[in-house]
Amino acid sequence: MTDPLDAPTDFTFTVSATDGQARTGHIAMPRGTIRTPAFMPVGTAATVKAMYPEQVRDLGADVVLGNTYHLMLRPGPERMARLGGLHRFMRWDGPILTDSGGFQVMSLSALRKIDEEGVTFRSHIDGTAHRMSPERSIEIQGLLGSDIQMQLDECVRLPAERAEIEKAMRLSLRWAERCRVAFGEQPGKAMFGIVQGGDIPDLRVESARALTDLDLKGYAIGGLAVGEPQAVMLAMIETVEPHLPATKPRYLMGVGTPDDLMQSVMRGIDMFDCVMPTRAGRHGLAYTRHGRINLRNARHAEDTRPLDEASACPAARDYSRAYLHHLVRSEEILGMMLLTWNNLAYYQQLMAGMRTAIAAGRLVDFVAETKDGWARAEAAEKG
RNA sequence: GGGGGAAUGUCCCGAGCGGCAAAGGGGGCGGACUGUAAAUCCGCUGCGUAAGCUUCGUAGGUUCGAGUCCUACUUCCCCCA
Repeated sequence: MTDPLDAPTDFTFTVSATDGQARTGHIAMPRGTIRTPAFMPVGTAATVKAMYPEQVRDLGADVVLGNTYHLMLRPGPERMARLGGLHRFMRWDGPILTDSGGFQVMSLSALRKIDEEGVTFRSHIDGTAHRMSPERSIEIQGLLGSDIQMQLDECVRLPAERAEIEKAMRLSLRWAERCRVAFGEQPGKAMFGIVQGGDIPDLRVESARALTDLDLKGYAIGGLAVGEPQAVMLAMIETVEPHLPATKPRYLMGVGTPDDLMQSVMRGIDMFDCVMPTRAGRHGLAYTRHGRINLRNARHAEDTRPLDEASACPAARDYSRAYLHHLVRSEEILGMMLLTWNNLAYYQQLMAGMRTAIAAGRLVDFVAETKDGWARAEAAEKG
């Protein structure tokens, strides 16, 4: 993509246009350029499930996410390093962002213990115990060859008591400092901090300010979309946004639905990752210009229309809903592949649309038009 | 010709000591999925809003009470001739 001779040697974020709180621009780094706002497909176990790497790239994804916890267990970071790193391993030469394992601190709660030093996980694969400190997390991400590394944090599922949220937020802050030291100076790469604080505004502000003082290359907002209503999530973004430096990328972790993405971009978010398009696709749900379409439903059994006749994605344009319905019902692998492909295509199309709209100063209109498209299709379906 | 076994909820398979509207599956119908342990999870699936009503091949019988026990019949399967 980028001519090696012209490739930047460092990590730079450039905002080229703003529209309200929203911004568009790009992150330039040696492995490639990430156009923002960006959606990063999730490739937990060194694969964006049911997709070829080339497909992911062709859809317009500039960066994918890999997962420290999963790759640490299998194939293992040292082996990955011997094999030449994650990029080569999975045949993805663009930037890779790795999650630190922080999310698993929450999602594997039955299998872990947390203390000041770090986290003790029990492998979901074979039950063996694994220790991960902030330093080890950064070390593993380095062995994987990650371009954007995340600090180890503690993510709390909501609703939760203030005391628990506060404790996790403070611990995450201390871990952020340790991760920063462990990461050191790595031109061309970045380590992001993660704002915590649950649904409590003053804790969010405290977290954002303290992280800003660490002068990191990017800032994530974590611990959202973990059980709270969308309105609460959006309120937290609005709370945090003014306290994050405008010159650094802002990454909303683990979000979200197409509407979440639009609402969050309008509030100043530059990067997202989410399992939604891939997982929902594997489970028979398509995200389209015409809204959500559950291909398992009987009403598609003889519907010869494609998901979206105007899409550039073959999965959306060339296959009938009747066929997709059949594949999903038959649990055929191709059904998962096509729906994942469609969903990722739609997500990337949505991001591209927002980038263009921001540059043109008409993001609000774009969002309204998009939602109108969903509503019209829904009305037609009922009428 | 002789002997043995089986028929279950109106899609299928299938459990079912005399108290059963009847376990489980599959299938079907719908829902969920947000830094991916999970190609996973959750509802509903005789009629009725309900009291209740009608179900276990058919017809009788025993019993307070029968899907369960007895008799006959029908159909299917297996073994021996």
